Amino acid sequence: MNKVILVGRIVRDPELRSTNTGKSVATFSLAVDRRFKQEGQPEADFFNIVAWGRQAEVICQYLGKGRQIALTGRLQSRSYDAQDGSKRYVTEVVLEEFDFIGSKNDSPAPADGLNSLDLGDDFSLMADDDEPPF
Amino acid sequence: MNKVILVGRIVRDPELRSTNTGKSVATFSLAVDRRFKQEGQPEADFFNIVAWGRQAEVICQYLGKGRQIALTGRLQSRSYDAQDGSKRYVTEVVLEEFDFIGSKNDSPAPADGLNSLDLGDDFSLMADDDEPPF
Amino acid sequence: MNKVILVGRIVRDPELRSTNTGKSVATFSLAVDRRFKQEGQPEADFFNIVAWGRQAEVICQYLGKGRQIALTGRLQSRSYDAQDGSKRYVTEVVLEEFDFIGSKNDSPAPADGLNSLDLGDDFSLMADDDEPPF
Amino acid sequence: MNKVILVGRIVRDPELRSTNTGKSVATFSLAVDRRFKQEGQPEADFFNIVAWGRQAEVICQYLGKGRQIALTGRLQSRSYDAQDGSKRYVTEVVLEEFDFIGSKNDSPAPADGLNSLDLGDDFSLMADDDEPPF
DNA sequence: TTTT
DNA sequence: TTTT
Repeated sequence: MNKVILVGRIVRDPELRSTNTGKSVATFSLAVDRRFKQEGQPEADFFNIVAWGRQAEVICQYLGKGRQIALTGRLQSRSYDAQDGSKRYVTEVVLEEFDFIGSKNDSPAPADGLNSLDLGDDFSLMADDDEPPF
Repeated sequence: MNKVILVGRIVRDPELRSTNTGKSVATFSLAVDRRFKQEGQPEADFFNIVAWGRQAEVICQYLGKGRQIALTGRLQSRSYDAQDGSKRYVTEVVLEEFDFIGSKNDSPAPADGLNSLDLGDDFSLMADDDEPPF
Repeated sequence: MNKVILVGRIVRDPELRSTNTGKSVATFSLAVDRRFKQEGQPEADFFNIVAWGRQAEVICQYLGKGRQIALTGRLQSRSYDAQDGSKRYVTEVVLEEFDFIGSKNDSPAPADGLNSLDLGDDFSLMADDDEPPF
Repeated sequence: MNKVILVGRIVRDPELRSTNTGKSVATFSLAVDRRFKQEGQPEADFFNIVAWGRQAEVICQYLGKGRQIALTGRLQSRSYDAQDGSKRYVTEVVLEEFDFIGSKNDSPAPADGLNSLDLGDDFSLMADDDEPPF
């Protein structure tokens, strides 16, 4: 069991790339307000979100900077080799579902009243995330 | 909204430390099996879990290596300065609740049939996690 | 492990009552949009939410009809005796935490920029919900 | 956003039926231990779980009474007409994913080391749940 | 820098 | 290496 649920705002426009086997990957950063603001502590947490396949493409089409969304996903740990040769560890969220939140018109809305997108998980694509998306 | 739910096994005995203001912090690593094992991909994800206050102490008392638990928490991003002067970013799970899972006798069981522990969140302690727990 | 996460709109102003031992209980109904609208199917699910203690009071003060919120809680099953003598079963959500969602000004906002309320769970109050809140 | 996460035990062997359009539906009841046992209160909550399509079939094949599982799903409200002509409301969990929990050998294990099953959501089937599964 |  |  591995489930993450977040409500937050997209920090910058998502970026679309593709792996060397031709799969789409979208990455973006999500700012999630902390429930208890504390002196000298950040007001939000920032998480890296990764989406794959057709969902990646839809995200880049519909989700822009500042957009508020609710999402579910799974937490993923990954390591990569830093430029200095050391191993680096990263924890990110692999997107499963997302919903638009807030006033529908405070952001470019998707076509036809769509307010929820889930393009299926297409797990076959996931073997080849051979490069660190962040 | 920021919620994480994980079911996994504790990788090594949790470590108990305390901040310079005297608060207890426990840290441990949790191995969470992936739902879809894939060739050439790790079988599990590994996450760093942080617990505070009295909950930290209870965890170190009752939870050991190999123990299977279900937990809820919140995802937290944190930065710290690496030895080489660069900024490093870490994403970890701050523990909220946990339950013992699996056969009650496959591990040192807590006293009196306890199978769920939630010592309250004691959010006042959280301001001073000035050192990276990992 | 028992966790529910919902984002939806409050259907009617919450109602405040108190148990015969003097504990506050707030109940309200939450409309949650379905992700996949289907011909001839309802567009939303409607759930009964119960809040206890001080949280109940805060909710009745700050949350009104139409307000969009994100909440976490636990699912609870309960039985009661119907007027015809038969046993009736009810499944409801016991509120744990909630956040205000959407434009802060589309609804009477709480004092001082508050955007998240969690008054503690006060589990001691829970023994005496001897009457069906719904 | 509508997500439920439960860890519990299956109360009776799941039942397989099919709708009048030929879709498979499995229903079962899940007992979820309460975190805080209280005098005079039930020790567990009992929830009705519904699974559709191929997932329904797999469940009836692999999951029996007493099996401990972790699941995610969505909460659903539904109404039906009781025999006495009155409208009855039901809240149940529509299964999305599940994992086997606990010792792998305390129950008939699925073939080939499978420890997680997710047959896809097959949302097209969902329009015709025209009869109350419970 | 890994548990079963 | 941040959104409102």
